[in-house]
Amino acid sequence: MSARILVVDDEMQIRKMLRIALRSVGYEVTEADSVESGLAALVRQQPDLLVLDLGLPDGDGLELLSELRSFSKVPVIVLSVRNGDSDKIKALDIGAQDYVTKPFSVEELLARVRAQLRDRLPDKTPAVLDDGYLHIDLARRLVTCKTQEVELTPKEYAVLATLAQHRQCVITQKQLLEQIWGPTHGQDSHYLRIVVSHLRQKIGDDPTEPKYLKTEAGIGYRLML
Amino acid sequence: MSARILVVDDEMQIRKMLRIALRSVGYEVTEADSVESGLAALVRQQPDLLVLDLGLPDGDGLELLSELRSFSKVPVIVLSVRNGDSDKIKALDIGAQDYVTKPFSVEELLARVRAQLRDRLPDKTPAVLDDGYLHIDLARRLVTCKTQEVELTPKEYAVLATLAQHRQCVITQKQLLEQIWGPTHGQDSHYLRIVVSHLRQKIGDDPTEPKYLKTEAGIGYRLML
DNA sequence: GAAGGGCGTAAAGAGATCGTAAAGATTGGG
DNA sequence: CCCAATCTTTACGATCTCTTTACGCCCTTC
Repeated sequence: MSARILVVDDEMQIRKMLRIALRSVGYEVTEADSVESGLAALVRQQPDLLVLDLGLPDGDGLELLSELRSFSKVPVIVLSVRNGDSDKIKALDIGAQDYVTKPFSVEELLARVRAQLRDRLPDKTPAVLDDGYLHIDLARRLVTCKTQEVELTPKEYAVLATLAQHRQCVITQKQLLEQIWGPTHGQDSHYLRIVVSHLRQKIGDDPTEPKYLKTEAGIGYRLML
Repeated sequence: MSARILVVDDEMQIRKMLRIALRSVGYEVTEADSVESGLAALVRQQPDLLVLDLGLPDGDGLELLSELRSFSKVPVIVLSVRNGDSDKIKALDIGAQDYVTKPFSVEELLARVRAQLRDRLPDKTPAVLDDGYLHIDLARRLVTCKTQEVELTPKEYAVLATLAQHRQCVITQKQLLEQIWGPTHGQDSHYLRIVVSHLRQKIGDDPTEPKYLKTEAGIGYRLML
Protein backbone atom coordinates (compact mmCIF):
# COMPACT_ATOMS: atom_id res chain seq x y z
CA MET A 1 0.00 0.00 0.00
CA SER A 2 2.72 2.43 0.88
CA ALA A 3 3.46 4.17 -2.40
CA ARG A 4 6.47 6.33 -3.14
CA ILE A 5 5.63 9.93 -3.98
CA LEU A 6 8.03 12.53 -5.32
CA VAL A 7 7.25 16.19 -4.64
CA VAL A 8 8.92 18.74 -6.89
CA ASP A 9 8.39 22.28 -5.65
CA ASP A 10 10.72 25.14 -4.88
CA GLU A 11 8.76 26.54 -1.95
CA MET A 12 9.96 24.91 1.19
CA GLN A 13 6.71 25.60 2.99
CA ILE A 14 4.64 23.77 0.43
CA ARG A 15 7.06 20.86 0.43
CA LYS A 16 6.91 20.67 4.18
CA MET A 17 3.14 20.74 4.22
CA LEU A 18 2.90 18.03 1.58
CA ARG A 19 5.55 15.93 3.25
CA ILE A 20 3.73 15.99 6.54
CA ALA A 21 0.34 15.36 4.99
CA LEU A 22 1.48 12.56 2.73
CA ARG A 23 3.66 10.83 5.33
CA SER A 24 0.84 11.02 7.86
CA VAL A 25 -1.18 8.67 5.69
CA GLY A 26 1.65 6.29 5.03
CA TYR A 27 3.31 7.33 1.80
CA GLU A 28 7.05 7.47 1.33
CA VAL A 29 7.89 11.03 0.30
CA THR A 30 10.98 12.33 -1.44
CA GLU A 31 11.52 15.87 -2.61
CA ALA A 32 13.24 17.99 -5.20
CA ASP A 33 13.28 21.73 -5.80
CA SER A 34 14.20 22.15 -9.44
CA VAL A 35 13.73 20.67 -12.89
CA GLU A 36 17.15 19.12 -12.86
CA SER A 37 17.05 17.61 -9.40
CA GLY A 38 13.49 16.51 -10.10
CA LEU A 39 14.49 14.54 -13.16
CA ALA A 40 17.40 13.05 -11.29
CA ALA A 41 15.17 11.99 -8.43
CA LEU A 42 12.66 10.52 -10.85
CA VAL A 43 15.26 8.37 -12.52
CA ARG A 44 16.87 7.27 -9.29
CA GLN A 45 13.83 6.63 -7.15
CA GLN A 46 11.17 5.68 -9.66
CA PRO A 47 8.29 6.97 -7.58
CA ASP A 48 4.71 5.79 -8.01
CA LEU A 49 3.41 9.32 -8.32
CA LEU A 50 4.75 12.80 -8.94
CA VAL A 51 3.39 16.03 -7.48
CA LEU A 52 4.81 18.77 -9.64
CA ASP A 53 4.80 22.52 -9.17
CA LEU A 54 5.00 24.52 -12.38
CA GLY A 55 7.07 27.44 -11.12
CA LEU A 56 10.59 26.20 -10.65
CA PRO A 57 13.79 28.22 -10.42
CA ASP A 58 15.61 26.60 -13.31
CA GLY A 59 12.76 26.20 -15.78
CA ASP A 60 9.15 25.39 -16.28
CA GLY A 61 7.59 22.34 -14.71
CA LEU A 62 6.02 21.61 -18.08
CA GLU A 63 9.47 20.99 -19.50
CA LEU A 64 10.11 18.46 -16.81
CA LEU A 65 6.78 16.85 -17.58
CA SER A 66 7.33 16.48 -21.29
CA GLU A 67 10.84 15.26 -20.66
CA LEU A 68 9.79 12.57 -18.24
CA ARG A 69 6.95 11.40 -20.46
CA SER A 70 9.52 10.18 -22.93
CA PHE A 71 10.58 7.47 -20.52
CA SER A 72 7.95 7.11 -17.84
CA LYS A 73 4.22 6.79 -17.42
CA VAL A 74 4.23 7.74 -13.75
CA PRO A 75 1.04 9.62 -12.87
CA VAL A 76 1.57 13.35 -12.39
CA ILE A 77 -0.52 15.81 -10.43
CA VAL A 78 0.39 19.34 -11.37
CA LEU A 79 0.27 22.03 -8.72
CA SER A 80 0.18 25.65 -9.72
CA VAL A 81 -0.77 29.15 -8.75
CA ARG A 82 -1.71 29.75 -12.34
CA ASN A 83 -5.44 29.40 -12.75
CA GLY A 84 -5.55 30.23 -16.45
CA ASP A 85 -6.98 27.77 -18.91
CA SER A 86 -3.98 27.64 -21.15
CA ASP A 87 -1.64 26.30 -18.50
CA LYS A 88 -4.11 23.68 -17.39
CA ILE A 89 -4.74 22.56 -20.94
CA LYS A 90 -1.07 22.50 -21.76
CA ALA A 91 -0.19 20.47 -18.70
CA LEU A 92 -2.99 17.95 -19.22
CA ASP A 93 -2.22 17.56 -22.90
CA ILE A 94 1.48 17.06 -22.30
CA GLY A 95 0.64 14.15 -20.07
CA ALA A 96 -0.41 15.28 -16.60
CA GLN A 97 -3.18 13.27 -15.04
CA ASP A 98 -4.57 16.07 -12.87
CA TYR A 99 -4.17 19.77 -12.21
CA VAL A 100 -4.77 21.45 -8.86
CA THR A 101 -4.71 25.21 -8.39
CA LYS A 102 -3.09 26.80 -5.37
CA PRO A 103 -4.25 27.49 -2.81
CA PHE A 104 -5.65 24.01 -2.48
CA SER A 105 -7.15 21.90 0.22
CA VAL A 106 -4.81 19.25 1.51
CA GLU A 107 -7.68 16.85 1.90
CA GLU A 108 -8.66 17.33 -1.72
CA LEU A 109 -5.10 16.76 -2.87
CA LEU A 110 -4.91 13.59 -0.82
CA ALA A 111 -8.13 12.39 -2.40
CA ARG A 112 -6.74 13.08 -5.86
CA VAL A 113 -3.53 11.27 -4.95
CA ARG A 114 -5.58 8.29 -3.82
CA ALA A 115 -7.59 8.36 -7.02
CA GLN A 116 -4.46 8.34 -9.17
CA LEU A 117 -2.75 5.58 -7.24
CA ARG A 118 -5.91 3.49 -7.16
CA ASP A 119 -6.35 3.73 -10.92
CA ARG A 120 -2.78 3.41 -12.02
CA LEU A 121 -0.90 1.02 -9.79
CA PRO A 122 -2.16 -2.08 -11.63
CA ASP A 123 -0.20 -0.87 -14.60
CA LYS A 124 3.06 -2.74 -14.62
CA THR A 125 5.00 -1.94 -17.73
CA PRO A 126 8.44 -3.33 -17.14
CA ALA A 127 10.91 -0.49 -17.18
CA VAL A 128 13.61 -2.73 -18.58
CA LEU A 129 13.54 -4.68 -21.82
CA ASP A 130 16.35 -7.10 -22.50
CA ASP A 131 16.97 -10.07 -24.72
CA GLY A 132 20.65 -10.63 -24.00
CA TYR A 133 21.79 -8.44 -26.84
CA LEU A 134 19.76 -5.27 -26.75
CA HIS A 135 18.99 -3.73 -23.37
CA ILE A 136 16.59 -0.84 -22.90
CA ASP A 137 16.18 0.70 -19.46
CA LEU A 138 13.33 3.17 -19.66
CA ALA A 139 13.71 4.33 -16.09
CA ARG A 140 17.39 5.19 -16.45
CA ARG A 141 17.10 6.34 -20.06
CA LEU A 142 19.84 3.91 -20.89
CA VAL A 143 20.27 1.73 -23.94
CA THR A 144 23.06 -0.80 -24.20
CA CYS A 145 23.93 -3.10 -27.02
CA LYS A 146 26.02 -6.13 -26.16
CA THR A 147 27.33 -4.40 -22.97
CA GLN A 148 28.22 -1.35 -25.05
CA GLU A 149 26.25 1.77 -24.19
CA VAL A 150 24.45 3.31 -27.13
CA GLU A 151 24.40 7.10 -27.28
CA LEU A 152 21.09 8.40 -28.54
CA THR A 153 19.91 11.89 -29.29
CA PRO A 154 16.70 13.09 -27.60
CA LYS A 155 14.56 12.40 -30.65
CA GLU A 156 16.09 9.01 -31.22
CA TYR A 157 15.51 8.03 -27.64
CA ALA A 158 11.98 9.38 -27.67
CA VAL A 159 11.10 7.23 -30.66
CA LEU A 160 12.70 4.14 -29.20
CA ALA A 161 11.11 4.70 -25.79
CA THR A 162 7.67 5.22 -27.26
CA LEU A 163 7.96 2.00 -29.20
CA ALA A 164 9.34 0.24 -26.14
CA GLN A 165 6.40 1.30 -24.03
CA HIS A 166 4.15 -0.58 -26.42
CA ARG A 167 6.46 -3.34 -27.48
CA GLN A 168 5.14 -5.74 -30.09
CA CYS A 169 2.47 -3.16 -30.92
CA VAL A 170 2.44 -1.19 -34.12
CA ILE A 171 2.69 2.51 -33.43
CA THR A 172 1.52 4.61 -36.33
CA GLN A 173 3.75 7.24 -37.82
CA LYS A 174 1.17 9.84 -36.95
CA GLN A 175 1.18 8.81 -33.30
CA LEU A 176 4.94 9.01 -33.08
CA LEU A 177 5.18 12.28 -34.95
CA GLU A 178 2.44 14.01 -33.03
CA GLN A 179 3.69 12.82 -29.69
CA ILE A 180 7.36 13.55 -30.26
CA TRP A 181 7.49 16.37 -32.80
CA GLY A 182 4.21 17.97 -31.81
CA PRO A 183 0.65 17.98 -33.11
CA THR A 184 1.53 19.98 -36.22
CA HIS A 185 3.99 17.44 -37.64
CA GLY A 186 1.60 14.54 -38.07
CA GLN A 187 2.62 13.91 -41.66
CA ASP A 188 6.32 14.71 -41.67
CA SER A 189 7.11 11.05 -41.92
CA HIS A 190 10.56 11.60 -43.40
CA TYR A 191 11.76 12.73 -39.97
CA LEU A 192 10.85 9.33 -38.68
CA ARG A 193 12.59 7.45 -41.44
CA ILE A 194 15.78 9.31 -40.69
CA VAL A 195 15.60 8.74 -36.96
CA VAL A 196 14.75 5.07 -37.40
CA SER A 197 17.61 4.73 -39.83
CA HIS A 198 19.99 6.15 -37.24
CA LEU A 199 18.55 3.96 -34.52
CA ARG A 200 19.03 0.84 -36.63
CA GLN A 201 22.62 1.78 -37.31
CA LYS A 202 23.32 2.42 -33.65
CA ILE A 203 21.80 -0.80 -32.36
CA GLY A 204 23.09 -2.81 -35.30
CA ASP A 205 19.77 -3.80 -36.83
CA ASP A 206 19.75 -4.80 -40.48
CA PRO A 207 17.24 -2.53 -42.26
CA THR A 208 16.46 -5.11 -44.92
CA GLU A 209 15.67 -7.76 -42.31
CA PRO A 210 15.19 -5.91 -39.05
CA LYS A 211 15.17 -7.97 -35.89
CA TYR A 212 14.10 -5.20 -33.55
CA LEU A 213 12.74 -2.15 -35.36
CA LYS A 214 10.24 -3.55 -37.80
CA THR A 215 8.70 -1.38 -40.46
CA GLU A 216 5.01 -1.68 -41.12
CA ALA A 217 4.94 -0.07 -44.52
CA GLY A 218 2.33 2.60 -44.83
CA ILE A 219 1.45 2.30 -41.15
CA GLY A 220 4.28 2.78 -38.72
CA TYR A 221 6.88 0.90 -36.69
CA ARG A 222 7.02 -1.78 -34.07
CA LEU A 223 9.67 -2.84 -31.56
CA MET A 224 10.13 -6.58 -31.26
CA LEU A 225 11.73 -7.13 -27.85
CA MET B 1 -10.16 8.92 -31.91
CA SER B 2 -13.87 9.23 -31.83
CA ALA B 3 -14.82 8.13 -28.34
CA ARG B 4 -18.32 7.81 -26.98
CA ILE B 5 -19.12 10.11 -24.09
CA LEU B 6 -22.20 10.02 -21.89
CA VAL B 7 -23.28 13.25 -20.22
CA VAL B 8 -25.56 12.92 -17.20
CA ASP B 9 -26.92 16.28 -16.08
CA ASP B 10 -30.40 17.58 -15.40
CA GLU B 11 -29.79 21.11 -16.64
CA MET B 12 -30.58 21.27 -20.30
CA GLN B 13 -28.33 24.26 -20.83
CA ILE B 14 -25.29 22.49 -19.47
CA ARG B 15 -26.06 19.41 -21.52
CA LYS B 16 -26.42 21.51 -24.63
CA MET B 17 -23.15 23.31 -24.02
CA LEU B 18 -21.30 20.06 -23.41
CA ARG B 19 -22.93 18.38 -26.39
CA ILE B 20 -21.85 21.17 -28.70
CA ALA B 21 -18.35 21.38 -27.28
CA LEU B 22 -17.72 17.64 -27.27
CA ARG B 23 -19.23 16.99 -30.69
CA SER B 24 -17.24 19.86 -32.18
CA VAL B 25 -14.04 17.96 -31.45
CA GLY B 26 -15.31 14.68 -32.78
CA TYR B 27 -16.75 12.75 -29.86
CA GLU B 28 -20.03 10.88 -30.00
CA VAL B 29 -22.24 12.31 -27.27
CA THR B 30 -25.28 10.78 -25.63
CA GLU B 31 -27.20 12.26 -22.74
CA ALA B 32 -29.27 11.41 -19.71
CA ASP B 33 -30.92 13.62 -17.09
CA SER B 34 -31.35 11.39 -14.07
CA VAL B 35 -29.74 8.62 -12.06
CA GLU B 36 -32.06 6.03 -13.51
CA SER B 37 -31.79 7.02 -17.16
CA GLY B 38 -28.05 7.50 -16.67
CA LEU B 39 -27.56 3.94 -15.47
CA ALA B 40 -29.70 2.66 -18.31
CA ALA B 41 -27.70 4.61 -20.86
CA LEU B 42 -24.46 3.35 -19.34
CA VAL B 43 -25.48 -0.26 -19.66
CA ARG B 44 -26.89 0.11 -23.12
CA GLN B 45 -24.25 2.28 -24.75
CA GLN B 46 -21.11 1.41 -22.81
CA PRO B 47 -19.52 4.80 -23.35
CA ASP B 48 -15.78 5.40 -23.11
CA LEU B 49 -16.19 8.21 -20.60
CA LEU B 50 -18.88 9.59 -18.32
CA VAL B 51 -19.38 13.25 -17.41
CA LEU B 52 -21.54 13.24 -14.32
CA ASP B 53 -23.33 16.06 -12.54
CA LEU B 54 -23.92 15.47 -8.85
CA GLY B 55 -27.26 17.25 -8.53
CA LEU B 56 -29.86 15.06 -10.16
CA PRO B 57 -33.65 15.12 -9.69
CA ASP B 58 -34.06 11.51 -8.59
CA GLY B 59 -31.02 11.11 -6.41
CA ASP B 60 -27.38 11.96 -5.89
CA GLY B 61 -24.83 11.50 -8.66
CA LEU B 62 -22.62 9.79 -6.10
CA GLU B 63 -25.16 6.99 -5.86
CA LEU B 64 -24.97 6.51 -9.58
CA LEU B 65 -21.19 6.48 -9.34
CA SER B 66 -20.97 3.84 -6.65
CA GLU B 67 -23.60 1.81 -8.43
CA LEU B 68 -21.81 1.84 -11.74
CA ARG B 69 -18.45 1.02 -10.18
CA SER B 70 -19.82 -2.39 -9.32
CA PHE B 71 -19.89 -3.32 -12.97
CA SER B 72 -17.81 -0.82 -14.97
CA LYS B 73 -14.42 0.82 -14.91
CA VAL B 74 -15.39 3.60 -17.29
CA PRO B 75 -13.58 6.85 -16.38
CA VAL B 76 -15.82 9.43 -14.72
CA ILE B 77 -15.41 13.18 -14.56
CA VAL B 78 -17.68 14.64 -11.90
CA LEU B 79 -19.19 18.04 -12.46
CA SER B 80 -20.62 19.96 -9.54
CA VAL B 81 -21.53 23.32 -8.12
CA ARG B 82 -20.43 22.06 -4.74
CA ASN B 83 -16.96 23.30 -4.06
CA GLY B 84 -16.67 21.79 -0.61
CA ASP B 85 -13.89 19.36 0.17
CA SER B 86 -16.12 16.63 1.42
CA ASP B 87 -17.96 16.17 -1.85
CA LYS B 88 -14.76 16.15 -3.86
CA ILE B 89 -13.16 13.65 -1.55
CA LYS B 90 -16.21 11.44 -1.50
CA ALA B 91 -16.53 11.45 -5.27
CA LEU B 92 -12.85 10.72 -5.86
CA ASP B 93 -12.78 7.98 -3.25
CA ILE B 94 -15.88 6.31 -4.59
CA GLY B 95 -14.18 6.00 -7.93
CA ALA B 96 -14.34 9.23 -9.89
CA GLN B 97 -11.22 10.03 -11.88
CA ASP B 98 -11.61 13.79 -11.81
CA TYR B 99 -13.76 16.51 -10.27
CA VAL B 100 -14.52 19.86 -11.88
CA THR B 101 -16.34 22.65 -10.10
CA LYS B 102 -18.99 24.73 -11.86
CA PRO B 103 -18.71 27.20 -13.33
CA PHE B 104 -15.94 25.67 -15.36
CA SER B 105 -14.05 26.49 -18.51
CA VAL B 106 -15.08 24.36 -21.45
CA GLU B 107 -11.53 24.25 -22.68
CA GLU B 108 -10.33 22.96 -19.36
CA LEU B 109 -13.00 20.28 -19.33
CA LEU B 110 -12.04 19.21 -22.84
CA ALA B 111 -8.42 18.95 -21.75
CA ARG B 112 -9.42 16.80 -18.79
CA VAL B 113 -11.53 14.63 -21.06
CA ARG B 114 -8.56 14.19 -23.37
CA ALA B 115 -6.33 13.30 -20.45
CA GLN B 116 -8.73 10.60 -19.24
CA LEU B 117 -9.26 9.09 -22.67
CA ARG B 118 -5.56 9.18 -23.44
CA ASP B 119 -4.67 7.32 -20.28
CA ARG B 120 -7.40 4.71 -20.49
CA LEU B 121 -7.89 3.74 -24.11
CA PRO B 122 -4.72 1.62 -24.24
CA ASP B 123 -5.98 -1.01 -21.83
CA LYS B 124 -9.24 -1.51 -23.64
CA THR B 125 -10.55 -4.64 -25.28
CA PRO B 126 -7.95 -7.36 -25.64
CA ALA B 127 -9.37 -7.93 -29.12
CA VAL B 128 -7.68 -11.22 -29.89
CA LEU B 129 -9.15 -13.94 -32.03
CA ASP B 130 -7.51 -17.33 -31.91
CA ASP B 131 -8.41 -20.90 -32.72
CA GLY B 132 -5.03 -22.52 -32.20
CA TYR B 133 -3.99 -22.11 -35.81
CA LEU B 134 -4.84 -18.59 -36.87
CA HIS B 135 -4.23 -15.79 -34.40
CA ILE B 136 -5.42 -12.24 -34.96
CA ASP B 137 -4.40 -9.57 -32.47
CA LEU B 138 -6.22 -6.40 -33.39
CA ALA B 139 -4.61 -4.31 -30.67
CA ARG B 140 -1.08 -5.14 -31.81
CA ARG B 141 -1.98 -5.31 -35.50
CA LEU B 142 -0.41 -8.73 -35.49
CA VAL B 143 -1.48 -11.84 -37.36
CA THR B 144 0.23 -15.16 -36.79
CA CYS B 145 -0.40 -18.45 -38.46
CA LYS B 146 0.82 -21.54 -36.63
CA THR B 147 3.34 -19.43 -34.63
CA GLN B 148 4.59 -17.92 -37.89
CA GLU B 149 4.00 -14.19 -38.23
CA VAL B 150 2.06 -13.22 -41.33
CA GLU B 151 3.16 -10.03 -43.06
CA LEU B 152 0.22 -8.09 -44.40
CA THR B 153 0.02 -4.92 -46.44
CA PRO B 154 -2.16 -2.07 -45.14
CA LYS B 155 -5.06 -2.97 -47.40
CA GLU B 156 -4.84 -6.64 -46.59
CA TYR B 157 -4.81 -5.97 -42.89
CA ALA B 158 -7.63 -3.47 -43.16
CA VAL B 159 -9.84 -6.04 -44.85
CA LEU B 160 -8.98 -8.77 -42.37
CA ALA B 161 -9.42 -6.46 -39.39
CA THR B 162 -12.78 -5.23 -40.61
CA LEU B 163 -13.99 -8.77 -41.02
CA ALA B 164 -12.53 -9.70 -37.64
CA GLN B 165 -14.41 -6.92 -35.92
CA HIS B 166 -17.64 -8.53 -37.06
CA ARG B 167 -16.63 -12.16 -37.10
CA GLN B 168 -19.21 -14.64 -38.32
CA CYS B 169 -21.09 -11.76 -39.92
CA VAL B 170 -21.26 -11.14 -43.63
CA ILE B 171 -19.72 -7.83 -44.61
CA THR B 172 -20.81 -6.62 -48.01
CA GLN B 173 -18.28 -5.79 -50.65
CA LYS B 174 -19.63 -2.27 -50.74
CA GLN B 175 -19.06 -1.82 -47.01
CA LEU B 176 -15.49 -3.04 -47.25
CA LEU B 177 -14.69 -1.05 -50.35
CA GLU B 178 -16.17 2.19 -49.12
CA GLN B 179 -14.59 1.91 -45.71
CA ILE B 180 -11.13 0.91 -46.86
CA TRP B 181 -10.73 2.31 -50.36
CA GLY B 182 -12.97 5.33 -49.85
CA PRO B 183 -16.55 6.27 -50.69
CA THR B 184 -15.85 6.51 -54.41
CA HIS B 185 -14.76 2.88 -54.84
CA GLY B 186 -17.99 1.20 -53.79
CA GLN B 187 -18.14 -1.03 -56.85
CA ASP B 188 -14.48 -1.80 -57.54
CA SER B 189 -14.99 -5.31 -56.29
CA HIS B 190 -12.02 -6.72 -58.20
CA TYR B 191 -9.71 -4.96 -55.73
CA LEU B 192 -11.35 -6.98 -53.03
CA ARG B 193 -10.99 -10.29 -54.84
CA ILE B 194 -7.28 -9.70 -55.25
CA VAL B 195 -6.76 -8.75 -51.62
CA VAL B 196 -8.78 -11.70 -50.38
CA SER B 197 -6.82 -13.97 -52.67
CA HIS B 198 -3.57 -12.74 -51.16
CA LEU B 199 -4.94 -13.07 -47.66
CA ARG B 200 -5.99 -16.67 -48.28
CA GLN B 201 -2.55 -17.50 -49.63
CA LYS B 202 -0.82 -15.89 -46.68
CA ILE B 203 -2.91 -17.59 -44.00
CA GLY B 204 -3.06 -20.84 -45.93
CA ASP B 205 -6.77 -20.97 -46.57
CA ASP B 206 -7.97 -23.12 -49.45
CA PRO B 207 -10.01 -20.87 -51.78
CA THR B 208 -12.17 -23.73 -53.04
CA GLU B 209 -13.11 -24.75 -49.50
CA PRO B 210 -12.20 -21.80 -47.29
CA LYS B 211 -12.09 -22.44 -43.57
CA TYR B 212 -11.67 -18.81 -42.51
CA LEU B 213 -12.41 -16.36 -45.31
CA LYS B 214 -15.73 -17.48 -46.68
CA THR B 215 -17.13 -15.99 -49.85
CA GLU B 216 -20.77 -15.05 -49.94
CA ALA B 217 -21.22 -14.90 -53.67
CA GLY B 218 -22.79 -11.70 -54.87
CA ILE B 219 -22.80 -10.30 -51.34
CA GLY B 220 -19.46 -10.13 -49.63
CA TYR B 221 -17.18 -11.99 -47.25
CA ARG B 222 -17.29 -13.41 -43.75
CA LEU B 223 -14.58 -14.40 -41.31
CA MET B 224 -15.18 -17.66 -39.46
CA LEU B 225 -13.06 -17.53 -36.31
C1' DG C 1 -24.06 -26.53 -74.69
C1' DA C 2 -23.12 -21.76 -75.33
C1' DA C 3 -23.14 -17.25 -72.96
C1' DG C 4 -22.59 -14.33 -69.23
C1' DG C 5 -21.73 -12.98 -64.55
C1' DG C 6 -19.15 -13.46 -60.45
C1' DC C 7 -14.95 -15.28 -58.65
C1' DG C 8 -9.74 -16.43 -58.17
C1' DT C 9 -5.06 -15.81 -59.80
C1' DA C 10 -1.06 -14.06 -62.08
C1' DA C 11 1.94 -10.61 -63.75
C1' DA C 12 3.48 -6.01 -65.05
C1' DG C 13 3.47 -1.04 -64.77
C1' DA C 14 2.53 3.03 -61.97
C1' DG C 15 2.77 5.17 -57.84
C1' DA C 16 3.78 5.66 -53.08
C1' DT C 17 6.78 4.67 -49.32
C1' DC C 18 11.21 3.69 -47.39
C1' DG C 19 16.34 4.05 -46.28
C1' DT C 20 20.30 6.77 -46.63
C1' DA C 21 23.65 10.33 -47.25
C1' DA C 22 24.94 14.88 -47.05
C1' DA C 23 24.30 19.74 -46.78
C1' DG C 24 22.08 23.68 -44.37
C1' DA C 25 19.84 25.60 -40.08
C1' DT C 26 19.25 25.70 -35.05
C1' DT C 27 20.29 25.26 -30.62
C1' DG C 28 22.85 25.21 -26.32
C1' DG C 29 27.36 25.35 -23.92
C1' DG C 30 31.85 27.03 -23.25
C1' DC D 1 31.21 34.58 -30.22
C1' DC D 2 32.35 30.18 -31.81
C1' DC D 3 31.99 25.28 -31.63
C1' DA D 4 29.68 20.98 -31.40
C1' DA D 5 25.62 18.39 -31.26
C1' DT D 6 21.20 18.01 -33.01
C1' DC D 7 17.56 18.75 -35.98
C1' DT D 8 15.76 19.94 -40.53
C1' DT D 9 15.98 20.08 -45.38
C1' DT D 10 17.02 18.14 -49.76
C1' DA D 11 17.95 14.57 -52.94
C1' DC D 12 17.99 9.99 -54.97
C1' DG D 13 17.89 5.02 -55.52
C1' DA D 14 15.67 0.89 -53.65
C1' DT D 15 11.70 -1.33 -52.26
C1' DC D 16 6.99 -2.16 -51.39
C1' DT D 17 2.17 -1.57 -52.45
C1' DC D 18 -1.58 -0.67 -55.34
C1' DT D 19 -3.74 -0.60 -59.67
C1' DT D 20 -4.35 -2.25 -64.13
C1' DT D 21 -4.84 -5.80 -67.37
C1' DA D 22 -5.47 -10.40 -68.70
C1' DC D 23 -7.13 -15.06 -68.47
C1' DG D 24 -9.27 -19.42 -66.65
C1' DC D 25 -12.77 -21.35 -63.67
C1' DC D 26 -17.38 -22.42 -61.90
C1' DC D 27 -22.03 -21.75 -61.86
C1' DT D 28 -26.44 -20.32 -63.61
C1' DT D 29 -29.40 -19.32 -67.40
C1' DC D 30 -31.22 -19.57 -71.72
